Amino acid sequence: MNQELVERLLPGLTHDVEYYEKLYPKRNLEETSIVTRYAPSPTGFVHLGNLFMLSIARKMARQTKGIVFMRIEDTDQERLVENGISKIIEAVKEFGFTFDEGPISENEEIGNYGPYIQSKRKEIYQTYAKELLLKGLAYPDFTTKEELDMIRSEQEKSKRRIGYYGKWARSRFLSEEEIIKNLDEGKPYIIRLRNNGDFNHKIVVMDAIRGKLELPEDDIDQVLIKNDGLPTYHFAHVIDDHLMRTTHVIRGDEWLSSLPIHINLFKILGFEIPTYAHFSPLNKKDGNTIRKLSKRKDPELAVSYYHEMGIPSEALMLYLATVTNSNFEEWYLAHENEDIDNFTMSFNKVGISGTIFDMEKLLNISKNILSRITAQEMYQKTLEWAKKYDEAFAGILEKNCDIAIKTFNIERNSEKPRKDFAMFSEVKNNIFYMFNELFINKDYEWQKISDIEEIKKILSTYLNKYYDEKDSEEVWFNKMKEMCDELGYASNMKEYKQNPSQFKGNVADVSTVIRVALTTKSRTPNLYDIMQILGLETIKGRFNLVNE
RNA sequence: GGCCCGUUGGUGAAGUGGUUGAACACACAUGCCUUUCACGCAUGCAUUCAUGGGUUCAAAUCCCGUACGGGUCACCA
Repeated sequence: MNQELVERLLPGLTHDVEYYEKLYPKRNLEETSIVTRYAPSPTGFVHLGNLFMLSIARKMARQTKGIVFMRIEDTDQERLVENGISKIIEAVKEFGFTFDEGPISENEEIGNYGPYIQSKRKEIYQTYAKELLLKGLAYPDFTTKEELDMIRSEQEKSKRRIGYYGKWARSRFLSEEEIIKNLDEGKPYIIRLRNNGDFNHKIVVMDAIRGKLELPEDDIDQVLIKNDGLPTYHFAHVIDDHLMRTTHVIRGDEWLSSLPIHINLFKILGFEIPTYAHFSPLNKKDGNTIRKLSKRKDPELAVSYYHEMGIPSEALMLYLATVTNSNFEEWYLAHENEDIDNFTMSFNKVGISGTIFDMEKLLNISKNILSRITAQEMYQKTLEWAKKYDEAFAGILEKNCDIAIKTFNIERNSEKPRKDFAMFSEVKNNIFYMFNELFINKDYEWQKISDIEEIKKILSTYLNKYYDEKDSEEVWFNKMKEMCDELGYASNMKEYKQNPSQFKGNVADVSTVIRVALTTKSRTPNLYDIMQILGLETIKGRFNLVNE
């Protein structure tokens, strides 16, 4: 196509292809270094899949002394969300992710291969499109949406493969005169690839995760530049990842079927093809069916969900790592104190069948993590969470800092720490009884001894005759047994088991009465510790409440 | 419908033709320990790798068909 007409189609371009090739030279890195990217749309929404992809991207880059950058894919003007970029940066930072290159705020960026926002790269894409037009490898298309629909329905009727290709690609055959005429009439147009591919011809691609892939060659005249002058994803991906010198494209497997398009474009443009790594999506079991996690149906898809629930980000990262690399979990169990960065991840250990998201397992990982931190840290983190999501509780925690830390410390520093908490959002319900402000629930979980008169008798006997705040745990324990003997309960479990009918119950039943009276719950951490923290006055008060 | 990808217990999975009697972890069940719970310990939990055929002395592992699940066929990414 002649120069003049091309410039009419894509006006105002000041540089040529050579210019950009020189502007973005090959990166000066080791041969084996991986350059990869995180390429979200600026919707502000970060979902688990994104995080999943990002965690492996960063891991692979770090492991090979490479680069991981962020590129904003905003070629769809309809998807823009206000402050979408900062929202993404913030969300991702919560998990400790920062980038070597890319946007660092709504208007600033770092790195020498930018701009990293696609809408700001319009000229670059158009310059390459111009090159293709000049070579006759692209052409303008004036077909309207209605006409495209007609082509499609014709194809459906005659059971042909659907798409704009071969003889169906009518605008391919437009003469220069016809193009000029359309332009004069002011008809809107797009730029399409003049594709000489053959659908019946197979191409072979080595995917880093899936291995050998055999796919039909692309023969569709793909849209390169849309009516608004911006490129399609396909064109932008190829140009960007070439100019940004990406070595590895890590993405979800929903892209697998458009891989031939991308391979084709790389070849036509004469670019080196990067290594692709296609991940399976995170699924969910919904009744009997398995489906991809969905934004609308599954709140756990949004990473903000984990913040709200107070699931520590380390837990999520660990969970994702176990799901990502099949041999990670084993490694982690053997190297609990080591930095995760010491684990060597590899693409070929990544599973290819879709993973079912397992909340149960995530919570277990979380429990382990939270059981190993100090009471002080537990307090800080709970407070931090509460300040954001439960201000009233935050106030109580701050006011009762001492009680809270002591409570978190019960059976924590032992070799076998308690695993009571999986998320910060359940702390309040688990230990509310430690705070008088929260002790309004009188829904007592009485167990074997449920007769209220008997309960009252036990409580008053205990308080008047046996309980002394100053007792050591051992003495305290012995006194409990003494009381059992007095009231007709077995103080010795073995004796009780041999002859249960001789007693009204056993020491466990009696201590449960005290436990429930103090906490309303039958399951709590060590009772002695709880009583020490509550103090005599509170204990008296709680016993009185039972009497009312 | 075309094209592509996948299928090992309730879940994540190990496994790349022969020490696999199918690891390990989570979940579940039972027992022990224990004044509750939690922790811990012990034991159990796929006679079989979606299914049918084939290759082989030998197959979860290789080949073909079938079923089921997923993805994709836009001027969305």
